[in-house]
Amino acid sequence: MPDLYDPLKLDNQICFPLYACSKEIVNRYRPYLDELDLTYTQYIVMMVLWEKREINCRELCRRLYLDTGTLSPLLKKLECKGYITRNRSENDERNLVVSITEEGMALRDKAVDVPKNMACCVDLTKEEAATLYSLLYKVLSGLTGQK
Amino acid sequence: MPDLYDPLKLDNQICFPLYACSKEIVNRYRPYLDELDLTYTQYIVMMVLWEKREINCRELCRRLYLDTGTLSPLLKKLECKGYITRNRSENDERNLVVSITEEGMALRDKAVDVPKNMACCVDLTKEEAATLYSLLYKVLSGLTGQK
DNA sequence: TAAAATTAAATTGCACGCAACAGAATGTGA
DNA sequence: TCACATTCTGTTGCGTGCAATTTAATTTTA
Repeated sequence: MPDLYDPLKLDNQICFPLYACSKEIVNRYRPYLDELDLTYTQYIVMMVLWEKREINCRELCRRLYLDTGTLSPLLKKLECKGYITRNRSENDERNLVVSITEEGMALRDKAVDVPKNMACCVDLTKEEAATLYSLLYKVLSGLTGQK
Repeated sequence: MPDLYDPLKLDNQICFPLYACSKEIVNRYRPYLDELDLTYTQYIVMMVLWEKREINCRELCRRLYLDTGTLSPLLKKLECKGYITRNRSENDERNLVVSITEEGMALRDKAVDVPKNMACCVDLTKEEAATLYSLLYKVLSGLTGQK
């Protein structure tokens, strides 16, 4: 018998498995990323840079759905590790241009096995994974669009 | 043309939309939860207690996929707010029994609209939501099962 | 063109989230 | 029963994650 409070049950809210799943997946990355001396957030920054070589801070925030309060100190750490450089744009000194270094590009070859290792942790069929993927992006676009 | 590094693209890793989606959803909760003077994590703890009235710390950790390092200080805050009590089990003094107070139960009536308000943010059909839900739980059970 | 508004990044403060460790209570086996 | 292992909670340290504020550069406008 359903009652007034049913919607408040943990298992009736989509947020809960989403939140839990996200954390658990990140935990599964940890051992692989430890070998690269990267945290998960540092890893997704590096993934952007492996593709684009260069990006400014504002675009990076948008791409990763992160705040400058998160990225500012993190980018400094990646610079300390020698994987990126941070420079002000010549056109507009407000902009911070983040570029990948040779050392950062070299890391890509060590990282290339990470997705394969992770895929083993997630036991979905190709079709299920594709469905999950498209549903997540649908939610995401709905959330960020109507802001 | 696919290349060796394709799996390393942000858009080819399920973790990324999962992580982003989770954060964005929590952000959407914030204004509603602010009215209840709860954070998101405090809210999911209260949801468990609204259902069960009483639970010990270890089980709460398991239920919410959280660590004692997270829950320990958080439970103290909820106790300060008067929503829960913390007591040692009489049978086994190692166990911490968390119980909801009258004030905590009263909060449930104020919280009952939160899920409705949140549902508006996620523009999925009932079927899509059900699919997303079952896929997330499938991943989750796979992740925590083979630990 | 000088003042006001806007934009971008950095900083601060607070709340997780987890690994690693500490410490107390309980269970176990010789 | 006494040493030893196990279980459970709590603490510390580090890394996010975001709101709010600050600072600097640029653009707009009066």
